[in-house]
Amino acid sequence: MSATHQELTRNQTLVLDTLAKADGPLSAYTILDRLRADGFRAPLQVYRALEKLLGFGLVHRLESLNAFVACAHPHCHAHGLIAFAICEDCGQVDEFSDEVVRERLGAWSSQNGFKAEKTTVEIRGHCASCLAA
Amino acid sequence: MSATHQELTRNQTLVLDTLAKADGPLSAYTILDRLRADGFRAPLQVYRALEKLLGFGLVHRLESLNAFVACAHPHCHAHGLIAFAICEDCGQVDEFSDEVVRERLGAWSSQNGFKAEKTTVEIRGHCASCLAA
DNA sequence: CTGCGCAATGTAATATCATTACATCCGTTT
DNA sequence: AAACGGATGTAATGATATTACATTGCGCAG
Ligand SMILES: [Zn+2]
Ligand SMILES: [Zn+2]
Ligand SMILES: [Zn+2]
Ligand SMILES: [Zn+2]
Repeated sequence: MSATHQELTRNQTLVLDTLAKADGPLSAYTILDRLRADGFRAPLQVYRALEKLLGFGLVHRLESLNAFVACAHPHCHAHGLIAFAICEDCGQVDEFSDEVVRERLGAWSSQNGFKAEKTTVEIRGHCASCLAA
Repeated sequence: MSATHQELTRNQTLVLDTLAKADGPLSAYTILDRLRADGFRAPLQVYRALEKLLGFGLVHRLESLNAFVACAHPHCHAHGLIAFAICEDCGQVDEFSDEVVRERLGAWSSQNGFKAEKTTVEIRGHCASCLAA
């Protein structure tokens, strides 16, 4: 159950490449459509690949969008807490970490006897480029 | 467009009461089922009421659950940033605010020219009670 | 080599969550 | 009364995700 991953399977590679090439988050069904030419036929093929990729930390799920993005920093394994800034106009997603936020939420958990498994931080709004336009 | 609200309509009252009586988050369709006896027949009746209640700040949406909860502090209008700790075992939700987290995410937004509209902070894990058991 | 176990895959069906489109009702304004 | 707007009722559809079961391919024990 380490954070490292061995070789990806064909389906996992196809899904990851699709996300990496995309210029924003994709829904599972959009991924499916883009992989029809590669033989994908059913949602489960996408969801199974995503499940593994999420486990490897190569892909993130955006809960407020029901969509997925390739990790922007796939080399820094085990980033503790990840935050996303999502532009509602252009769809661009900025992935960042904030140690203070992580520490504060950790402190709340400790004080309340809560054992955190996964933390979601998503900011919806408008990016600098879109505000300029 | 103020945060205050006038009288709630019948449907809004029914939906809010259902959420307030529940011991955890409810999906829109669960709310619908619980209101069949009151004449609810279609999802839209629930979604329309939720839309207003969300606007009034009387209800929150949990993005990672696709579910809704009554606000735990309905009297303090305009709470800036709200975080949720969600127990995956018992479903209990703890709603809290952290000024430091709000300030740090605000700082990131300022530095990156991002205009935040809505921020989601959700911690999934196990509550103290469930850990004890 | 053969048969076994296991992970990945293929396929269909179904469950769950959310919105669009259009008709109707009802209180307020003119 | 007629016009208007907000709330509601109803049906249909779209979008997201999971369950169930069959099949394939590969490493390895016998
Ligand atoms: Zn990442
Ligand atoms: Zn943008
Ligand atoms: Zn609240
Ligand atoms: Zn619990």
